[in-house]
Amino acid sequence: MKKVTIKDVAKEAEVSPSTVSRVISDSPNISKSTKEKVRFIMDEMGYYPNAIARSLVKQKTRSIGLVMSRPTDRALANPFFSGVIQGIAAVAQEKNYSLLLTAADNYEDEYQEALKQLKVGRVDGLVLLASRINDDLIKQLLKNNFPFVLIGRSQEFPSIPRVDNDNYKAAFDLIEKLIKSGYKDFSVLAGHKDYVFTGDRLKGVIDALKAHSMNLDPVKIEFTDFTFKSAEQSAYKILSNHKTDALIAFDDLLGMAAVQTAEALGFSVPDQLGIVGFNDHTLVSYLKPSLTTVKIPIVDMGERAISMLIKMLEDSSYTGEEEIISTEIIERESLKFI
Amino acid sequence: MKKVTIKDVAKEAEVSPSTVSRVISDSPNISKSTKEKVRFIMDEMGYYPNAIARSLVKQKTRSIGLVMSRPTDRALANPFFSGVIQGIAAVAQEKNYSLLLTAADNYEDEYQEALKQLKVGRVDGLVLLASRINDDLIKQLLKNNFPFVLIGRSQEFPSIPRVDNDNYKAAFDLIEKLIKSGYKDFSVLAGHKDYVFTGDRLKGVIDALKAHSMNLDPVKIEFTDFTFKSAEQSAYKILSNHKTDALIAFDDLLGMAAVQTAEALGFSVPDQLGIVGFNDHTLVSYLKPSLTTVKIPIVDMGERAISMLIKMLEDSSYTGEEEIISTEIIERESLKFI
DNA sequence: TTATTAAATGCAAACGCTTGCACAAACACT
DNA sequence: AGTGTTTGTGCAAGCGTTTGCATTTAATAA
Repeated sequence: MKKVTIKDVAKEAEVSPSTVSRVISDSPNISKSTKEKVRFIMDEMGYYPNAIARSLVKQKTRSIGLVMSRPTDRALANPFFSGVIQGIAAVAQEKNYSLLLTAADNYEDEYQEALKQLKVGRVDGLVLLASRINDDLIKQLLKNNFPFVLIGRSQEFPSIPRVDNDNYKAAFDLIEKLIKSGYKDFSVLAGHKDYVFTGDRLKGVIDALKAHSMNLDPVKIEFTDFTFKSAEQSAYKILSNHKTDALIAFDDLLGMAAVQTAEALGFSVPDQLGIVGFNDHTLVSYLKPSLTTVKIPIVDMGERAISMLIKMLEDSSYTGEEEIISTEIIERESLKFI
Repeated sequence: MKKVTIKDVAKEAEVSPSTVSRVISDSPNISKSTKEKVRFIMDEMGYYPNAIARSLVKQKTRSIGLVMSRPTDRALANPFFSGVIQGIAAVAQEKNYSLLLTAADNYEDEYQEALKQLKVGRVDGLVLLASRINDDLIKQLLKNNFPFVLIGRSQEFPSIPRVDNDNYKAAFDLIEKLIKSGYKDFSVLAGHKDYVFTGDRLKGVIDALKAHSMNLDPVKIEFTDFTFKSAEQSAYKILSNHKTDALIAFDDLLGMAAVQTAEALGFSVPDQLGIVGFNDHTLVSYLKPSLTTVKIPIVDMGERAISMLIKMLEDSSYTGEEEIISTEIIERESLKFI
């Protein structure tokens, strides 16, 4: 089964390759009759234009690299990433772009890998699911003038093309609402310190408390990674040592761990202890008690990020912008507002 | 910032492009001194060989397409897919292959999309996460002699390159063990009918019962899709209408829904009703009660599938094989064996 | 009819690389 | 010194497209 090229089609249709090419792109200055003839032959021969060759001359690949700033295995285990990818994949498909997944064992390699995909011309641009502080990759990208959009926020480079939710405000508003509802003793089960959003949310919490002349006893903050085990331990530390009536977990998974730990310790949720998560992962919302949470439109963020990138790629006068997506508090069973 | 090509490097190093090319591939018949000189220049100029051009002449892209036989959004929502991708991504990275994600809204498009990636030469081969019955894509692939490996089983094409676990045996063994433990009234919360593994597991269950002169009342089987809602409804149907002491769910998510439904109906798990799932999704193992399950090494399956594919691509005498991976029953709290 | 313009097609270069083959230089052997 | 091998490089074709420009053919105008 020899591969059929544009030349084969041309020969068969008794036209030149250029003509076939123009038929493919539906050029207006090819006669209707020729188009029909060529199209017929293409079908008959089972011809598909070679994407690589086309990419070479067009200097565009129509594919986009996806970088997750953490080991892929762990990344994918988190529903957050699945959600983002969902959104990205949907739009990519619709706009006829391919998605190139980049994986690596550690941060450093990951960066290098991603950058390389761009340098070797395999992708036209990058979507960064970066959440870590101190992003060297961004620096590189900027320096090389490579198109990318970040999902999240970079500390060093505040205004770059990105889409994010306002974590500070989300946390701030949440606390205000909690205070209004009469909660007094707050504790937080935070994510990993290295993530930018952890810091942002924490600041939101603290500022909101300050605004009401309260403050968050630092020992009531526990940082943890996203494994269930360590989340349980952290929850245990908080709950067994401190009086608290509202526990804010910076991810639903952490919230879920907190609920279980709390119940194991004999707290009744939400009566004695309210627990609220972040993200609104589908699965977690079905637990008993179902989790009150700050919903972040993850899929939507993915969609917007890639849409922005594609726009940047296709319209050179557009250089991207900052899109902040709003969040929403969803009240379920694990914490009740008045 | 003009892109630097092999010619630029050649000129700068005062050698021919061929020489530079050979330096890149570390050809043995380039002198050490020349290599050093050229490498130095390459570094200095920030040269990266263009992957597209290379692909064009080599007729290889070193990238692999990933096809999930269901809408990407729903696919990604399921931990099973994340797991497989984890495995695939890890190996791909290690072996220096890129991963191309293919998405589409519906099955038909998905197939077309995937096939197209191959036909246009964007990928060298395909990994199919196909679980549905009656796979037209496979037929096409076979006909066109395209390299692929299937994760799962195809009814129409039993012996093709694939990796799978023996769902029939896993279910059969599970039931035997349950019978030995004294369970008598079985019910099953099955996945969607269209999936091959649903049928396989069901057959395993039924055959095992037959082997012990028992049979499964057909009304005690409920098919459901993988949304939590429909799983709950199905579990409700079973539990509120039939006497049962062991409920087998064909996925941990379904098992989790069953546990909740059972408890809501006043059954105590596992004392009055044992519930066992399939897959061993990490998250679900942490629930209370933790889920007894048939562990399927999902990540491992992904790894093997892509390894097989790469081997097929790189060694033309190797045409793939069938790898069956064994499963393991993991006893936790939701169902106790004697 | 001939000149003029518009419409349809072909030519050939280019995209950035690899590789078979030819060839020059350096070395080894009678 | 002459012949035969190595060893290291360069030449040029080719991978399958696209596209600016030239060219042919058809259509219109004079």
